[in-house]
Amino acid sequence: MVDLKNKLSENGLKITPQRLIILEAIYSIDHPTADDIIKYIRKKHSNIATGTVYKVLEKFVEKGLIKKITTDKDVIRFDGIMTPHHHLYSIDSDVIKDYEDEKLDNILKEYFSNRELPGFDIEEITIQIKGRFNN
Amino acid sequence: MVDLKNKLSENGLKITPQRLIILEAIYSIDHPTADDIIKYIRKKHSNIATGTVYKVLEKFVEKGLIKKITTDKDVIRFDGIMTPHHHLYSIDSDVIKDYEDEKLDNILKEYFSNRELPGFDIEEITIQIKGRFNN
DNA sequence: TTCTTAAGTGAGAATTATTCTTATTTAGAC
DNA sequence: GTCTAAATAAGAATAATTCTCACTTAAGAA
Repeated sequence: MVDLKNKLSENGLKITPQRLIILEAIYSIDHPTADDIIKYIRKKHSNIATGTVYKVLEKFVEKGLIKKITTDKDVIRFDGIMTPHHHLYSIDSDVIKDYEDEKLDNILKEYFSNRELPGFDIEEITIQIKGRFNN
Repeated sequence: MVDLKNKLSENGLKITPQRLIILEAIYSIDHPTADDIIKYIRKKHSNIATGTVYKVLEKFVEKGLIKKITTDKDVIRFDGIMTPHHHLYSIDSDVIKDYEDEKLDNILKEYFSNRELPGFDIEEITIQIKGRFNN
């Protein structure tokens, strides 16, 4: 259990009930959309303004507490896991699964350390693996 | 200059002026949004209904003429280049640049040929490289 | 503790991107 | 040229996100 209050103050953010429950939602739901978070909170009997959720999420991204996940749908999803990892995307559905692979990360790191991209400073490399879940 | 009419009929699509000019727009604009395409067409004095553009783009994706590009904005972009390639994303702006790297593709191919992901059939692997353009 | 104030929030309107509906038009097979 | 399924236009509807502005609150200072 992460200390949510610490998480906020560490990053110079005021502690508010709204921020705490939004953080809680992010850690409870897998790659949530803003709307998933709003529903999570309302289910808990607390109300919250949609604008607040969007603004808080934006601030969290800015402060590095969470990341946006890119999808080819027109909804933005968020990810509370900040350790390096990649994503598996289902072609048939909206499911996104985390994919951690240290070995792969090392291969990429090695590859790009010997290969400058002219006119571009690399900050982060993530892999999108599209396919089908076949449980 | 690609033969746009052929491109359509090859894929079993009826040839219409709307589809031709949308294709032309895709090949003329770098990673356009639907709106970019609409503006391109209107600038050419032809009018077109927005719904038509969206529907045609969807059909093109379905038939494999173009791809959707994932961004962390809430707009969808399209890409007419179907040969395998990756993308450089600017952190500060909306600029997206193509990145082709056959050597990298081979490394990935090799790596994933020896590594089954349990419960997942890989269709396509793309890399997103985020950073800053420093021309 | 109380005061102060910048920062945060609520409520709902506004905007933007996308999808849907229905009537009309058209490409292409015959 | 006819016919029909497919495509398009126009604009309404929906969905996601942003904006505005008045009110509230967290947290540092007194």
